[in-house]
Amino acid sequence: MALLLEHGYHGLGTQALLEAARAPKGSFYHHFADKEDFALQVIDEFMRHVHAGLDQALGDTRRPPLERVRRFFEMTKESYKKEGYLGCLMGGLGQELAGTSEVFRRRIDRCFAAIAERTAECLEEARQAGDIPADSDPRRMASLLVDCWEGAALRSRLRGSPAPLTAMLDFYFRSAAGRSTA
Amino acid sequence: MALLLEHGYHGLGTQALLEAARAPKGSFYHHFADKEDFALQVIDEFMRHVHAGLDQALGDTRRPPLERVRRFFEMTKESYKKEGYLGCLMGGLGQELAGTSEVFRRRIDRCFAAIAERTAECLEEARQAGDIPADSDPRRMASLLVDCWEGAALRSRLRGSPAPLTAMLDFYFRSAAGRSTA
DNA sequence: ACTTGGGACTAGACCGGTCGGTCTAGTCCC
DNA sequence: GGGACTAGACCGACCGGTCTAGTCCCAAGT
Repeated sequence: MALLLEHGYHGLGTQALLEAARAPKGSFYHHFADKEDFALQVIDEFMRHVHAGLDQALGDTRRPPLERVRRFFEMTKESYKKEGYLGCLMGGLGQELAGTSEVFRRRIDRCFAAIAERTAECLEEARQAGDIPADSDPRRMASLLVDCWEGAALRSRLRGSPAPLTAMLDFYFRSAAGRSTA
Repeated sequence: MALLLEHGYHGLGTQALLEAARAPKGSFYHHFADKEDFALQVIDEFMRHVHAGLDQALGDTRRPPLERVRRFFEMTKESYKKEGYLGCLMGGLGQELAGTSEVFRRRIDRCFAAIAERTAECLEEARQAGDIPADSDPRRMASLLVDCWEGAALRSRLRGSPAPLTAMLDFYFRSAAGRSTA
């Protein structure tokens, strides 16, 4: 739900949520145990979207692996644009809730790890193909990419512009192709 | 105030705040117009600290400019450690409030821009000294560094570990020295 | 030197509103 | 007739913020 991204967890009241969904409270608490459960399920659905995007971008084996990785992030950038540059839901909830909720902290970290893991597989392909240095560490490179992406997404949100995302990807892929991170 | 970083803006209630400060409500609303004003002043104080850190790290002209930049971030990493890896206050508030408050959105973006600007000056020195390619764009490089740092800080917070910060800095400085971002 | 007036600040009772969540009644459909 | 679901009144707690009363301290007035 975009409301969660826009207002944040604490900033989104049940009333506003219900009004936007045009649903009464009874329905909400029939489907969700509580507000936390709701947010957790939103995260689940978000991650299903992300994995679908990864399938689409990374699974296109006609392209070279490095290009597939970049394409995933370019697609994500495109979806940010559609939402009006609100950044990433995981980044938003992660920052807001990591300090108070172990449940969210762990969950969101696992989400990032999952994205990085799939990216790492593709990077390993690139390494074997010789598109990145042989002594690169794909896991490390992938984690780094996801982390930096999140930072660029925050800045993109603050500025209402895709520029930080583009700059970050340009730098990363130019550097990755030429240097190792072992 | 660390409470703001830990709980977030909406997550930090006036009551909890007052108890922690051992101050009655009257005092609080004597010193601050409202909760927003309080947070804004916390940001101001935070930025004074940051600028002091920049003075200390970047002003040490005995070291080469690139090393000074890295030192600033290493120092920041050290302060994150002392706080128990809660990441960056600007990143936290930025993510939480950018969607609903133009005031905070603009303010926080300006803070990042200020840090990047001072970093850029030092990077320009590095460029002139030949420590980074002559066709590098220091402004772009600095903004990128700050953005990626914020992403690594979020991940560091989620994992309770400095590893993402270190990995990011290693990658950045290795790449910056060898390639251009013009 | 003592009084006294007033701003800075402390102190917390109090306010309406909204929060997340529960409950009961009713509807729909198999 | 009985579960799945809708519907919204209702709940106590807590929210951010106001208000009045009182304390402290220092400067001006005599």
